[in-house]
Amino acid sequence: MKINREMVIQAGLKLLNQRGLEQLTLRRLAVELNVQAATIYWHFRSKEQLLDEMATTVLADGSANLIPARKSSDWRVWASTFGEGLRKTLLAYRDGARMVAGTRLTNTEYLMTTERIGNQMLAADFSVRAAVVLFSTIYNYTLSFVMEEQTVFPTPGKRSSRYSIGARNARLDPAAFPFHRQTSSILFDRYDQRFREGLELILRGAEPDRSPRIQQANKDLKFYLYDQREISKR
Amino acid sequence: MKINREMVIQAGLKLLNQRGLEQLTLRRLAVELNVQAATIYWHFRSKEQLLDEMATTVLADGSANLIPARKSSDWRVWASTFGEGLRKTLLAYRDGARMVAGTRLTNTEYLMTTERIGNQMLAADFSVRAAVVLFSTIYNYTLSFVMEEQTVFPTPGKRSSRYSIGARNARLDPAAFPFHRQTSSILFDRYDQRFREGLELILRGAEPDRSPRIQQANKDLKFYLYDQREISKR
DNA sequence: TGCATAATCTAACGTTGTTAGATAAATCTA
DNA sequence: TAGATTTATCTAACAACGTTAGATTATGCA
Repeated sequence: MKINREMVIQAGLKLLNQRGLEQLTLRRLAVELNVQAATIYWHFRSKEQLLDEMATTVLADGSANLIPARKSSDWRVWASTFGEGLRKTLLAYRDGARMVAGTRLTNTEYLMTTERIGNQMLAADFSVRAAVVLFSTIYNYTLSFVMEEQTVFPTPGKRSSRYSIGARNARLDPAAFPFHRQTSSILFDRYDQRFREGLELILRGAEPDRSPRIQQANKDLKFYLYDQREISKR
Repeated sequence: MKINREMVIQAGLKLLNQRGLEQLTLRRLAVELNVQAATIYWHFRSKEQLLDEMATTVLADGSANLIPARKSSDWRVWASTFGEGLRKTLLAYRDGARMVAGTRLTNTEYLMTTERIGNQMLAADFSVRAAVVLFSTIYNYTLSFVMEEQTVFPTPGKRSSRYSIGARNARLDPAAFPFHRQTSSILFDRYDQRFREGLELILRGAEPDRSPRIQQANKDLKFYLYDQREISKR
């Protein structure tokens, strides 16, 4: 039976879900495809290229998640949907975040989606720079958040035995770590909620609020940081 | 000549800086130490454990960066210093962010620092949850940001030939990607500036601002997202 | 049918993390 | 100090990995 690039990619994604990124080897993949490992090299230049294509597929397939389902001109809706949708997309595959973080896109489908988002932001009176900063911040936050989430929950709903909340608390001396003792259930459980709260933080920061109170606080902070930088040069 | 754990870790970090994470092999490390590769296994259970210890060392050594150099009770200063300091710490070693992202801490030195920060936030009237959300958001943002930064600049100041701004723009069809054409220099250059701007976004979002305008916007957004979720269940 | 090209297979190479077991060096004990 | 024990290193090998060269089979077109 003949195979093609698409079949290899799909089998790769299936294997990824079953075994995880570390166990995704060309020999195992070859077995899945009833083929010798060397055959894969007729279709892909290298394993790296295959992973690039797999990641590109994941993002392309998940692109619809990144755009509001209903018509909206509110940039908050677009930004929020992007973050939640990106997380959903990365969670669709085991080690999805780790895979995407280590690869390069091979086509422009994902770019077309972010192009749409960018233009939407311009229409909402954002500068190019402000839009890029906002969305790259959401992107980085989400990518790292899901990487963390997926080491604790390799598959959605199934917690890794290496990350028990009770075990963490047992290791933490209550006298030395009164604060951290209270953080375990926030950090290692209910990821949906914490993700949303972090995302809301970023969204709120992008509000074009110009209340004098905040302006003053930011000005103070800049002076402080400038001084710090001067100090560290010495 | 006898070696010990500390020597292995230091040689590992040196080799990491010279060759990068991918080229950090036990055999190369053994050469550096004038020893056979198998000898390392007398000091460490596995390569994974060695990497854990290396990452722990990096974070412990960089802990001082995470705390304001001058006395301050302003939570903005603490949060901002944490972000900038974490980035500086990760940038201190080639692939520093990637290494830290894939490992587990082996001692509590880093935790002691974040414990201090946490208590400082409580003193500034943050709830435990609000503090955790704010700092984990900064942490995730920074980790992913620096991972990205370090693939473009494997060593500070030396851009990888694979990420030229001109080449990216040349690949982007101006008709299809008018927006993205303007983003390359923002995304792939002047990382200091963009990092600071993203961080400021997060900080601003943590301001206890309660202006009616923003409250209303957030309320609207929550209704919208709730509806979206209901839609996607169908 | 014959031929070119597309696809796969066989067999191997070098490198990796890791292990078992033999040896050497350092430390402790009588 | 001599002998015994523990600590540290070495030799040699294993299985698994990504990858390559070259022989072999399948496919599609004249």
